[in-house]
Amino acid sequence: MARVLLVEDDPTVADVVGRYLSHAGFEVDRAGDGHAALALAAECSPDLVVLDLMLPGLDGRQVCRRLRERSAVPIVMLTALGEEADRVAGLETGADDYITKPFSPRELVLRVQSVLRRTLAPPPAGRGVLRAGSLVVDVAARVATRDGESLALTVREFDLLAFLMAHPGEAFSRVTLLERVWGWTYGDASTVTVHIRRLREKVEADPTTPVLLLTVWGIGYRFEAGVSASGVTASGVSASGERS
Amino acid sequence: MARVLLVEDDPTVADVVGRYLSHAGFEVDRAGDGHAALALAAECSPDLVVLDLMLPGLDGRQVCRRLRERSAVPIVMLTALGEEADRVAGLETGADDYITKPFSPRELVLRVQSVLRRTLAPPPAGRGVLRAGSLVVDVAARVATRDGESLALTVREFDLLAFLMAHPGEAFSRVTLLERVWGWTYGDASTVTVHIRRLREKVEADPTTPVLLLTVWGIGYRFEAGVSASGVTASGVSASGERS
DNA sequence: GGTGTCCGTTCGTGCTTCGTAAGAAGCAGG
DNA sequence: CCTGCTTCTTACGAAGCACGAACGGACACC
Repeated sequence: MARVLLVEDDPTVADVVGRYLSHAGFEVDRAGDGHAALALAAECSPDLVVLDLMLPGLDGRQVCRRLRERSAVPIVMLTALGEEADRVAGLETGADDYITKPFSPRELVLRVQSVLRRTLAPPPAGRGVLRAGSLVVDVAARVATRDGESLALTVREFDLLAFLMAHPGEAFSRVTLLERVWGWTYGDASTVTVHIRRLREKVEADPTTPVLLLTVWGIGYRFEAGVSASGVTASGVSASGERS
Repeated sequence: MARVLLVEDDPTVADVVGRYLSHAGFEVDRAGDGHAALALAAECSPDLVVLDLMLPGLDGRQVCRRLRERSAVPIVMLTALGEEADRVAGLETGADDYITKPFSPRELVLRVQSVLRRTLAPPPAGRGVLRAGSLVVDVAARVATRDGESLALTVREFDLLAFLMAHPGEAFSRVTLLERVWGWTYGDASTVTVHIRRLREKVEADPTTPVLLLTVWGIGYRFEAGVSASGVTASGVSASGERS
């Protein structure tokens, strides 16, 4: 599983936290001061760093900055006080989250997992808002609306739609979709066909003559890139402003 | 690099975020309220706007709408709470992404970069698009158009055309085409002949006197690399040898 | 335990596409 | 002009493909 570098000078705290993290399934490396932390980070390239702000020698903030100079590894900072000033300072130097002492080890583990989920999971694809005409898909919130009304899409339907909209105009074979949306490398491709059908039923104005989810004969499916992909094209907006 | 307009009334937040964005290589303009934002946007035409939803004077939502009326500039919205109402409102007014407070500045930078990547480099860019005169073939989308109108090509026809257009001017024997397009090492070469004919029917202006898919006698076929960019019509084509 | 939703599969239907065959037309050389 | 070869054209049967409808299992919620 993931590898965590724990930077903490107090042996007692380090011990407790280290045990908790190990128990949660992380591989834990430990460093007692800033220099050791930088050296270890360079050596084992951890997936996340838990960093005490108060350190002997190199200050935690400096360590944070130095780490940032050469990698984007997520950092969770341990601060002594819960003051806004400290928090801003911590975030400014590049921390992804912080937790104030005294803290429960359990909470720290939760934060670590949360940060990892945030930084590891999202990158591949899908964040932000996808649009096509009056169809709006919020990938993060998992909400799809058309003309302001929310659509009741199931999990698979949503993923399929989001994926296709994230690659507008590109044609994908059923097998490819099965692989990229379902995460399968085997399985029956007709599954995709059926889901496309169900999706059209909900998304298309006239499901029998689709204009968004198009069939590419002999290949698979493609999301309409055509008009008004991103941004608002002339036709729809006007209304309110109307000064002429 | 890209120019970002940051609209935020809280000076502390604006300061931190602004510094992060600068550090990430963006040129940052700042506005403290809605009116200033609109004025600045008109003046420096930013590549992206980071917009706080909660603003003194002109509300962020109104700013968003006003921006949208005159440009398609990407907008990342900062919302106070993860409230459903706020989100939906933001989405409906045309934001491209949103992020809820409290947020880590790093995450904001990532979002900004992600949105820019999405909106600045839209699909038909680096993707394989083949052109010859008014004939455009988008390999990824598997769409072929002539004079803007899409051509209904079948799988084989498309593959054949794409292959020939990818090697303009080069002549291929039927057997070679059978091998490279069909993936066959055996089989009847007349298959190719028929498909060329069908393709001409759809692609050539006058199928009886082809100008794109040319026959090379005794060899096979070749795609015309030639000129004829704009309206250079046939009239005098007369090929090379004008000897009677 | 019952109910409803979601999901993956299967089957039948109608249409599209493909490859081949066979005759007509075109080109080159003697 | 004739001959042999190549290319064009047309037509047709078979296979492939997309679609729609319906079924049974899995799961979560009540």
